[in-house]
Amino acid sequence: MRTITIQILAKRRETKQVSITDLAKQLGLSVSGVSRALNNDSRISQATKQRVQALALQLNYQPNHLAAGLRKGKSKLLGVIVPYIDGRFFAVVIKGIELAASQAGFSVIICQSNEEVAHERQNIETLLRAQVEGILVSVSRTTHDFAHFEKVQNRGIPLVFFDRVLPGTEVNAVLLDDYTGGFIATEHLIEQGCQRIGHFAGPQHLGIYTHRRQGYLDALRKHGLPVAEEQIVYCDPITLDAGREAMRQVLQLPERPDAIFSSSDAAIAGALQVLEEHGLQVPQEVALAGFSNEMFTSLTTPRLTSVDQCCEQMGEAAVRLFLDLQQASPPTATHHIVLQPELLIRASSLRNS
Amino acid sequence: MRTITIQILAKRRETKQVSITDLAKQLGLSVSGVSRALNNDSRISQATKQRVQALALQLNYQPNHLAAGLRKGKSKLLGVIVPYIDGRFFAVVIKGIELAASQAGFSVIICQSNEEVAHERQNIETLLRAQVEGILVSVSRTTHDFAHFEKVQNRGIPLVFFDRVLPGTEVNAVLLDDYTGGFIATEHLIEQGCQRIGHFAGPQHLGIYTHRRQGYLDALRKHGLPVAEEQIVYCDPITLDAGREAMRQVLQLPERPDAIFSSSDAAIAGALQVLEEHGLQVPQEVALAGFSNEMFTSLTTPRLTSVDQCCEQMGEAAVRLFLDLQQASPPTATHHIVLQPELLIRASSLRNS
DNA sequence: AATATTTGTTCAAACGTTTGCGCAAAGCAC
DNA sequence: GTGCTTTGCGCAAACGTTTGAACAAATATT
Repeated sequence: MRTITIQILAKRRETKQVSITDLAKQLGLSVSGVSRALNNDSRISQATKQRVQALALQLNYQPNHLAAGLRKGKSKLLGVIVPYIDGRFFAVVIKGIELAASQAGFSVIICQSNEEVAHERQNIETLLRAQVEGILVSVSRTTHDFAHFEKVQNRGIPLVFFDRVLPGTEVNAVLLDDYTGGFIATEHLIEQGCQRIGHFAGPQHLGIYTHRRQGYLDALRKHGLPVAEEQIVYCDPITLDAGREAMRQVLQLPERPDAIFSSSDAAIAGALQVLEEHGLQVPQEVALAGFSNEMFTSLTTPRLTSVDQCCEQMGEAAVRLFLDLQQASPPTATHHIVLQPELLIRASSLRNS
Repeated sequence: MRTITIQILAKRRETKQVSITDLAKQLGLSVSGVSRALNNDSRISQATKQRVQALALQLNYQPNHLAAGLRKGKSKLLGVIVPYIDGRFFAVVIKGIELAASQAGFSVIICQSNEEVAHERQNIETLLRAQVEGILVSVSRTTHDFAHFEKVQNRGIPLVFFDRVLPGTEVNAVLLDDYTGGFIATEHLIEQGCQRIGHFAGPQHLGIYTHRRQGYLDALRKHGLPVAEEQIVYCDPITLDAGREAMRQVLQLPERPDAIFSSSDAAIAGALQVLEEHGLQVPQEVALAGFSNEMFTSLTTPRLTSVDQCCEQMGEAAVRLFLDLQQASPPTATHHIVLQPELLIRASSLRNS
């Protein structure tokens, strides 16, 4: 009899998970005792704690987070929704998120909205079902209403937006100071002696793009330069080709610009290609500055000046904000964290050196 | 009395989750009935199914995956471990994984090993605790033993490697045919008239780099070109600077190469910079081909020829393999899926056009 | 010596589902 | 009206963990 039981146990151990009850049986303890021993409860003697932990190690026991989560109402899961995951920015933000989250004992579940609000809604459902304890989200481009996020808030689940927010909503967010980014990039171009600075703007329903544009405008005004609306191209600056097209457009103006500040790096890279094809010197004839400090900005010739977005810090900050919100469980006022961007000056804008 | 109760319920509904029992109470049904109704069980009448679903919608009921997972022993979670998440390759693979997984009803948990085996071990523990139903992993560079993966296999949890495998291990894997990638890239350079083709190789304990090198060697042999060991630089080709250093090294050889095939794009981009600084024409004097089709390969001047790795397909394939393994629960033979790479020919290697 | 306190442990309920089994009621054939 | 199947649903156990309360034994307090 006895040997048979052991054989069965031995076979089980191979595939089935060893549970807290198994430990309890083998030690002649109660399950609760084992649980407390593993959780280092003060009421358990050192002796039994060690006995328990020794056996746990030996049998390669792994606590079942599902069960614990169910009981405690804490899944130790953190949901993240991004428009897409390829592309340096979001990838690095996620890197920061994963780092900070795992240090706090959280696992992160990644969802992509593919810039579609319908997907985004689905993502929310998925994450709620998975019982995440918080959601970090950068809204898709096609998101114009807030309805699906209200579900999250009504559940009392901390919701933190990062990088992209819906304008006119009172939410917790960690943002880049896009205004300052646009401002310092433009001011730098001005200081390099540029007089007619064009701008590739993004879709204006997204705050990040309006702010960058505003920074651009204010930098012009501050230095007494005229604002010429025809020098501003509204494109979707996420692709290289949009930048090529935009550049061709401004080159046809009677007064061609002597510098471009673009809301994205991809577009400015496209612009660089077009300028090269037209035999125009960068930065002597046209200086360029982009936004995001994408990896490739260091690989073009000349290398591209760009505004760095502190992506990894943004991820960390978002997690910290989430943790704070979770602590202050009665929902306090909404928090905003604003990160200051840094201008990385490279050859594409350096005229006097 | 009665009103007070309702107030409490009303307040609860705001924050607390509505459960299957709440539905049961309000409908005068049993929990099991509600459960079956929601799962579209054949034994429940259409009428009650509709009643249940209507109320579920109205109260915004969300099933608790933790509870269901605990009961069914299925978490609907899929674990992924990558060395790092920034950088195009892994980001795009993850994109593919998330896409395929979510279609199969799985959520994916991302972990980074940061190329450190210690982290990797931790990641495994985390994922096992989270009760993932499978693990997709690309091993870190510092992983030389298989011990921590055996735990996973002993539990009967499907384990799928992608892109990087430990050599000499019998595992399920989806790989790129790196050999062919190296071969076609080198052959292409030969066809362009190059005679002394150098190679930037990677750490040779990683299969991907030995295979690429072998493809390179065999292409040379096939076309009767001598193999000169001094033209092969063993560096860690993940950084731009490594490529710069390697290029400087081969430029000092008595016979400088007239082409370079690099195991990575970053290194070949570094090489391009150095060649430019030395005033050497690309591709006329030195032709270049890299590996990975990183985004920036289309942004350099000249644009870089590169071997595309079908990253997104790799992610999808890994998920499919996982699903197959889960189906065929008694562990069958190990499966290998080999994806064929494609050579994207760009200006950096095109001599006759 | 009786009572109070501490220490170490067990009991049992709970978390929200799923699921095998049982049990009525209704329909059908006899 | 008796037996048989079908239809529709409820009971209760189970998944692995946590946790408030109870409890016994040992120690300290009076």
